[in-house]
Amino acid sequence: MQIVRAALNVPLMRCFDYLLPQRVKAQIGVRVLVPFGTRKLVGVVTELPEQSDFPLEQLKQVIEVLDKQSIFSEPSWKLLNWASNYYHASLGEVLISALPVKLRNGESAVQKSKILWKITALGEQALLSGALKQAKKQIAALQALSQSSLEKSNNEFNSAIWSALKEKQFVEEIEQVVEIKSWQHSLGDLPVAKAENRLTLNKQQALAFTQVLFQQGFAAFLLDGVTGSGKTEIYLQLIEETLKKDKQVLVLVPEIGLTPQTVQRFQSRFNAQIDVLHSNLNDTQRLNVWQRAKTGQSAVVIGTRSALFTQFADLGLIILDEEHDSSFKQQDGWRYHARDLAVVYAKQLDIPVLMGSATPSLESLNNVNLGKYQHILLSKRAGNALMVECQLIDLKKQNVINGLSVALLKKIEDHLQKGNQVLLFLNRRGFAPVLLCHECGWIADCQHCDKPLTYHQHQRVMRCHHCASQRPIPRQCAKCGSTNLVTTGQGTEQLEQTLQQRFPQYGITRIDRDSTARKGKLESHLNDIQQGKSQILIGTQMLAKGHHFPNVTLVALINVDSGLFSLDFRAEERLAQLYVQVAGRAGRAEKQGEVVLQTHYPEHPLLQRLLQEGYNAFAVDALHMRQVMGLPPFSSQALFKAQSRNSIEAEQCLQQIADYFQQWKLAQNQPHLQILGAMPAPFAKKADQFRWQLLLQHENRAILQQALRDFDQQEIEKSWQVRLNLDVDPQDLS
DNA sequence: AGCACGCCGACT
DNA sequence: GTCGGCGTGCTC
Repeated sequence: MQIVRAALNVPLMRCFDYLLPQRVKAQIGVRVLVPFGTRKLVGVVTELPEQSDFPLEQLKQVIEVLDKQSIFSEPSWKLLNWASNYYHASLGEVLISALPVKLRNGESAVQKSKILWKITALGEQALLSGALKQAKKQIAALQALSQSSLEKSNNEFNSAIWSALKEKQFVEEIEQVVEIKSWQHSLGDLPVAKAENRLTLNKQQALAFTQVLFQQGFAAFLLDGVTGSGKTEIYLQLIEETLKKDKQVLVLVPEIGLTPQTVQRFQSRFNAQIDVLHSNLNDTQRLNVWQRAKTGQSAVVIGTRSALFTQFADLGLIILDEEHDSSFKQQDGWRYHARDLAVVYAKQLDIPVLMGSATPSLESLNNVNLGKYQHILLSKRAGNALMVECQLIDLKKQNVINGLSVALLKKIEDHLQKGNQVLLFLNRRGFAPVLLCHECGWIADCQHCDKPLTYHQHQRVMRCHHCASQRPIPRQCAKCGSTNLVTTGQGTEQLEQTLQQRFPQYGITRIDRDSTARKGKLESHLNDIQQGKSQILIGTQMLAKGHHFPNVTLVALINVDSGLFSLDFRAEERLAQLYVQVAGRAGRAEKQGEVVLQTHYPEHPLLQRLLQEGYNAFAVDALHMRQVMGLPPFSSQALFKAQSRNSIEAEQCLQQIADYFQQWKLAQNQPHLQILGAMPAPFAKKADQFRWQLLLQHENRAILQQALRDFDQQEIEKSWQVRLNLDVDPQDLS
């Protein structure tokens, strides 16, 4: 009897053994359907062991073997195994979550046929005779079909339209056998790229291009180039060269970066087949992209972090744009960093990986210093944009009206009078972050999170920004009954109101999660700005990335102090990145741009360095600070988090883990292992759950990993009523 | 993580 | 009497 060891999507750090029925074969990497307790689960075969640790007579039988061969490529299989080990996530969770949803649920991984909608003769008649005059969408769908048949799972028309048309027998479903044609075959005689769209590279770009082009085998490149230095053109030309070598390309972008404009730019450049893993694809479409990449039908796949787990027939290059972006770190489930995994993957594949950013992460700059990444610097702007002027406004020495200094108001007025637009950043939505009693100091806070509720004036509600709860605005203090309730601090709503009163003659557009909640609102707001309907733009971080506003000449960061004095040691780095990003928004055309930062601490050395000498000089200082403090990237961290409705349970659970590591530290003679906690998380209570955490830190990544691996053997937590998880290389400590 | 089992309170 | 609340323990 053959035994198979299967990894299952359960949060248990072990695999489960099953018997294979007679005359049934299975290989490593195939999916199997197995009984598990009372349910049936899809698992992945990880081993074909000679014998089991479990009593043979108690082994259950595999219900079905779902694949003939491994559905993972060799390099991808190695990557996922490595990742499970490094992030201390169950192998089953890692392997299964790497698959498209349909494959997780046991559907066939082989592309056999697809269902198409086809117009019937009756449908053609209806189109001609105008029988459908009031049903505009149905006519549009029929018209589309009269050109060519459409896939059943398409996004253009919804299923209600199709079923209506099918009802009238104007359309029918036909099954089409899919023939697997490589992207090279589909291309025919066309060149991979359209030469007419190619831009000429300047000297720096050309140097960068050739450096990557002539790389044989693995290398990690950090393409460090200011906004507008033409990184994308380098990507495009390198993709072209890779395709010419008959290799596929993977492009990873941050969540916010997958805009129609970006996709458009890639698609209009190449004749070769490009697949985009959009967030709005359905499960069938995702599976299709997965199959197309695996079978070599697509030449390029563009997607966000999870696109890293797409299977490729023959991958030749990985590009990761905006490598500093925090959306590359998965924040729930198994918490991987797509950038770090991309490098491991490229090493496994022995291919180059190119990471681009105008504001590289300190981690990556450190890897450059260590010689792990090759640094490619693009210092010249490709266009003719002018340099921006930067200025700090000291809030201590100013008259401040609702968060806006007189000096800033004056500047806003100047720029508006010249017919330009101004852009104001404030990372806090709502009207005011706190509502308090003027008599006794009582604060209206969330019952579930113990944090102040944000006052939303427009929607007339108090809302918690950490959980979903909201409450009516209190009229009276809950403690002393006084009606003298006042707000403190400013949010974007208040900023909008203040500016409206001050500059009634100008249009204002506010862009934050509240004003763009409804679908299409963001686009219509952006449109208003482009067309010059509003001159004053107010936004949270949402507005910082990706959007181009050529008429904006003044950009102001309303309050940068939270970035300077945060418990989170990465806050300064994020502030610097935000600053560079927004500075790139000012004066992109021929107009001189100006950037203003309001702060109570204009003398802050990192701020000074950033403004006077730029991001890279800031990064040198910031890295030095991290080194002195022994913080990442000069140490490795792992964060245990415990959540429970019972605060004491959560604390005791983590304390027990802390004790384990204390003993480990002594036993292994590792005095440099730092054990910080158990301590309450920065959000000690969130959505009725008490949160505690325990931070481990060691200057040597391998030793920290060893400690964690030894801990895995323990399985301490089973006696506790807590949700425990581990975040290796946490991006934020909250 | 699910899911069943099991032991208590409040309903037709 | 039983329906259902969620504490406990197991899954090859």
